[in-house]
Amino acid sequence: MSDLAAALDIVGARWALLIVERLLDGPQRYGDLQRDLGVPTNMLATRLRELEAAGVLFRLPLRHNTRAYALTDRGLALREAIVALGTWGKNDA
Amino acid sequence: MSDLAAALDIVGARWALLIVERLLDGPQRYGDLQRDLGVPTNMLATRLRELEAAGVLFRLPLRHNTRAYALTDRGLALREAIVALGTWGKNDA
DNA sequence: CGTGGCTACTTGCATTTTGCAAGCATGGTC
DNA sequence: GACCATGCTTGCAAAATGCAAGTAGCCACG
Repeated sequence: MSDLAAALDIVGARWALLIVERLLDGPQRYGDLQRDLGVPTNMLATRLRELEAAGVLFRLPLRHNTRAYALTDRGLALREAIVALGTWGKNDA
Repeated sequence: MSDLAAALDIVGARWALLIVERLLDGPQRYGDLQRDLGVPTNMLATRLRELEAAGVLFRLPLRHNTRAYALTDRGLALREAIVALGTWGKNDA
């Protein structure tokens, strides 16, 4: 399995990279991600579980029954790839 | 729609980036892609059609009833993003 | 203490995407 | 003109995704 295939195995699923991109701006709560991205709630829950299991992000407990999701170092390391893809997507001429 | 979402709309589908990565090494024929990637034949045909429509690659007629698939400039511009993702995927420690 | 509201999910089911296997078309070879 | 390689298409099963509704924990307020 190539390196690219290994990467896509983790962040290649739908919504995964968009979630990580959103978290590059700092920790976000579940509802924030849902509203900002327009992702279905069951998909969001699934992806957050998978990305946590893959060591890309972790749950950060806040007060009450709320928590935030934040990137690990491994998650932050995706910034370069995300920026590169975003730059490519910008030039759709 | 963010730039990243626009990019993923084109190359976010399963197998798409792997196909492009393979073509970074130069034009490839259908059967080569199929064997190298292990992608189901109907998916390969679908993706090649989509990527051609998106201006990422084009069909290059060879002799007989064979053709090759090659990247356009827009397709080649994905190299940076693919390398970045591959580098990330390599460090799965 | 109990009702109501907010947040973070889970669950059930329809729709879409993906995958497997088999078949078809075209062109060349002998 | 029988045979083979290449490049697909087609039919159907399995899996992923999406929508809508429901559940669970916590706290504020009366």
